[in-house]
Amino acid sequence: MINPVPRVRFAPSPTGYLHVGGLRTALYNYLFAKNCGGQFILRIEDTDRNRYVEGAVVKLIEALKWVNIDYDEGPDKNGNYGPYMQSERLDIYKKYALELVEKKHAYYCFCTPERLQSLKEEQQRQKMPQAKYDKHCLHLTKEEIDNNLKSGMNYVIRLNVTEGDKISFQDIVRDRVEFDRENIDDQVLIKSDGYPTYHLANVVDDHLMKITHVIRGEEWLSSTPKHILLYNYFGWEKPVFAHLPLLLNPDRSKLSKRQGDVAVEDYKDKGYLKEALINFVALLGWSAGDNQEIYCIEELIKKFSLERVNKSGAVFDQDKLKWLNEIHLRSKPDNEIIPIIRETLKNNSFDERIFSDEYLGKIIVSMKERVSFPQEYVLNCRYFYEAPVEYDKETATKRWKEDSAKLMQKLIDEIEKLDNPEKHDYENALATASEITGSGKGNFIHPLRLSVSGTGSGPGVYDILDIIGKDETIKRIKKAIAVFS
RNA sequence: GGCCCGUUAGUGUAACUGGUUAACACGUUGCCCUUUCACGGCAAAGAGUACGGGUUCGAGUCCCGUACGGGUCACCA
Repeated sequence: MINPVPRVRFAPSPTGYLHVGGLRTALYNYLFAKNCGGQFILRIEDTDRNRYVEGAVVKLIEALKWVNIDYDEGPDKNGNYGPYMQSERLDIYKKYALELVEKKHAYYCFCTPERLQSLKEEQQRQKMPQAKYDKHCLHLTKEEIDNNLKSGMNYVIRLNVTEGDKISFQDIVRDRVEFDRENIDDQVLIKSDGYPTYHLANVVDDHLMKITHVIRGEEWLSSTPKHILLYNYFGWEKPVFAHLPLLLNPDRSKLSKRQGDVAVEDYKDKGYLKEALINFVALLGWSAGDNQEIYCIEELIKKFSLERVNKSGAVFDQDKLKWLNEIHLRSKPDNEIIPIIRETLKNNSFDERIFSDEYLGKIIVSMKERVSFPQEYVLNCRYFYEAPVEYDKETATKRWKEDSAKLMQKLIDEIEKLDNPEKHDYENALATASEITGSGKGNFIHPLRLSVSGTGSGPGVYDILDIIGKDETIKRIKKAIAVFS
């Protein structure tokens, strides 16, 4: 082992949002680090200038902050191995690339994009199994190279893959993986704009930053032999690799935007809790081996191990995520839910200031088992915030009968007698009205619910009455009588 | 197409170094609770472990082949 303290890293390229697959990778890195008392580093792989997105790094960091995946070192958190933005490390990559050129493990290439293009087409025409660079520039003389360089020709630096033994490595999740060298292309290491490619940058940085375990998505598996070669050529000790299975769409293709939301921001906006998202994503490709499904982050840290990570891709199942959201939402204390309710009220043009915390607290109690998302504390029970503006048609025809108006009037009479009523007082009032009229309770309960809520479902009627209060109850029943007569 | 990886109910997973009717959760369906809805409780349907061979007294677990799926083959990460 290079270093007694494990160091891992999450190395996303800044695309403008955090992909849930990236979240899972970040999470596993984080869990692994925390589990073994190691360090977790955030490194930004921004070496593609064509893909530069304004503000992308900030959004990425915000997303990680939101889910509470905290890193020990990163762009905005100084460590001893910075800078943590690859675009700020150009000199370093150049230096190491030249070292490789010096050792003949890399070489200058002056081929034009046009030649590369026609080479590729030619190879395809000949039905070669795989298009590969033909090492044309490997055979340039020292003079030719110097002249080209001096005349300011565009160039790249390529990895010189020589013939030899198979390249194999141990992967924690996949065990031993083997590649033939003839299938490995002379990968560009330094691009003509002076920026490194991923392959060079990630190897150099992982070495310099003393990364011990490379935990990343399976899409990197086939370029790992190039990285192995680089470690060998530099004479550096290799990190341990762990390639995580992919996250998939319901049709088992790689999780993509077309088939649903992929950005953690999307899930946040929809009302998913970070606890639920983390819990869910942790279980996509990993399990502790017991039957536990509900986890908090501390338990995940305690139980996580790379050895128990699965090999096969996992479908991102929205139904299960929703279920987990319900579970985590129910265990959230009121003081965390109330601000969200107020926010939702504001967004739905209610004046949230007229509702006390105590009032909202009562709504939470009555709705807790009936919501999947926090905003449903408003959207699924607007009747707690305003009198029903319309009545559910189906419920009305089913529940408002011939004699309902008469019975409701009788109920009003009973409720009016109440002084500072509590929940059971309403219940008694209804029972009395039922007794006097000789009509069953159901003939009261259902039209009553319709009157006060406009719907046929929701919390118990007496709970609703207790929350909206006596005066509002009477007012709403009167209105319903008027509407349905 | 080449290379690499994978394959246990619809979905996510379990099944220690091969050992009884393949387990749990989500989802689905039904019943109970509740004069509503939901929660909760109970139950059911749903895979014989992609398929085919082998090894073995015995295989989801080991070996081989086939099929299917995915990833990757850039001066993108």
